[in-house]
Amino acid sequence: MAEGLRERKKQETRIALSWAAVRLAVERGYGAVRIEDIAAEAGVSLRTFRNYFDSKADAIAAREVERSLKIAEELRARPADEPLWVAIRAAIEAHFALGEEGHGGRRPPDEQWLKGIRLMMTEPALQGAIMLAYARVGEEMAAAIAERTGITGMYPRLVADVIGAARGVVMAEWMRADPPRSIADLLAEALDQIEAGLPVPE
Amino acid sequence: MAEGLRERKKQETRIALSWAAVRLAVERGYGAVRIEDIAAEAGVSLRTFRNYFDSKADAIAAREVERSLKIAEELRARPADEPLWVAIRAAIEAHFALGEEGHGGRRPPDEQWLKGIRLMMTEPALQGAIMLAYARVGEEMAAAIAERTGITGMYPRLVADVIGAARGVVMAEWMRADPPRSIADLLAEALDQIEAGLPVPE
DNA sequence: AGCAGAAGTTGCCGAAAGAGCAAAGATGCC
DNA sequence: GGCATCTTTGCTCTTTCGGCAACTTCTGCT
Repeated sequence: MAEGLRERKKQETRIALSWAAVRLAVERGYGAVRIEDIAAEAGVSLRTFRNYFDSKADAIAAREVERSLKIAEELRARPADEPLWVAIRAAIEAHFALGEEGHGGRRPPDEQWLKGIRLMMTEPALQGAIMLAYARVGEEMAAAIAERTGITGMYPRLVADVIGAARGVVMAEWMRADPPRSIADLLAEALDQIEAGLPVPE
Repeated sequence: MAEGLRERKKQETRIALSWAAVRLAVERGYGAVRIEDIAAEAGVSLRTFRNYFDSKADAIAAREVERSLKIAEELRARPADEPLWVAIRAAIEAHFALGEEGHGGRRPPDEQWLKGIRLMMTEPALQGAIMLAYARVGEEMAAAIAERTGITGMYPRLVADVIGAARGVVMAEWMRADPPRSIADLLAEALDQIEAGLPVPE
């Protein structure tokens, strides 16, 4: 508790704002939410919202980043003698495993909710912000990989971003797949292909 | 000439706007350019700018997309019996080969220019738009790969996005590398590693 | 040609976003 | 308790953003 109450409150406000942004956007639709509403929902002034986030999209994306940063954290927590790719798989799987539950404000696993999320995700402004956010996550991942392997140059970044690409493709497939498939499944498939060098399948 | 003059003019305006946006942003700095200035520079009204692009960032990103879409085009143009990865390498290399020259409004290969580009690229809003744009390129690439290989499912998308990741890492490295390295070099290295399944280098 | 309709451009307007500034309210430290 | 510091907030101004309707220009058809 380095900074005590002050820092704590800031984090709370930040999370409250981000969470409010997500909830309202899912419920009413992205475009129908004014940042004023979000601020009100979180119990702060409009101006304060702006002190925390540059835009509505930022606020929504922030949740996702913080969640995803856990992957890098998890990777760092893995035993140092574990082979890189084993550690990576474990870290990612751990991330998605807790997916349904936890991670801050518990989400209603509603059908309605998922529908709202999908609709929300079609918003270009939001997609952009999310990608930006993931880029930051990629940096963190690259750093973790560099630390673990002691390798410099493009390699860590390349691995991090390729994993990011896999994550993205898996999420997209998961949202689309009609006979639903488990994320773990899709993820394993994608990582297998990547580790095999993405040869053209028969 | 299916649509003739009208369509042609539209493309011209679009390019003029996009080009003006890039040039002004590089010269004056992203934040110091108003979309009004861009419209004026391209000889249309502010309102018309908005008919073409949703934002300043969009206009700038558009140039890059159109340029990058050529990769997918090039990939489609490759002989059908060429192995996928050979074709991919060729397509990407062709893209970067013409880099210095051509591609519409010729760019001054200035030192000044590069510096402006780099500064411009630090703008988050722009980065977001560019990533979004590249996502569209990824769709096109995935489609091309799917056509070529006849494969459905995640594979085409995965390959497309992994290549996209590689492109991104290479560009970043290229902009940063102090003893400058050729793009072709970096690219070959990255693709080699990917095709090898990204094993931890010795 | 000539004409009807589609498409593109533009100005105007109101709503909202985005950023600077200084006053007011908390919190941390002594 | 009391001062220094950081946050929050209200105010204001500029810019963005999107809808609407008038006006112009192109296309297709007769």
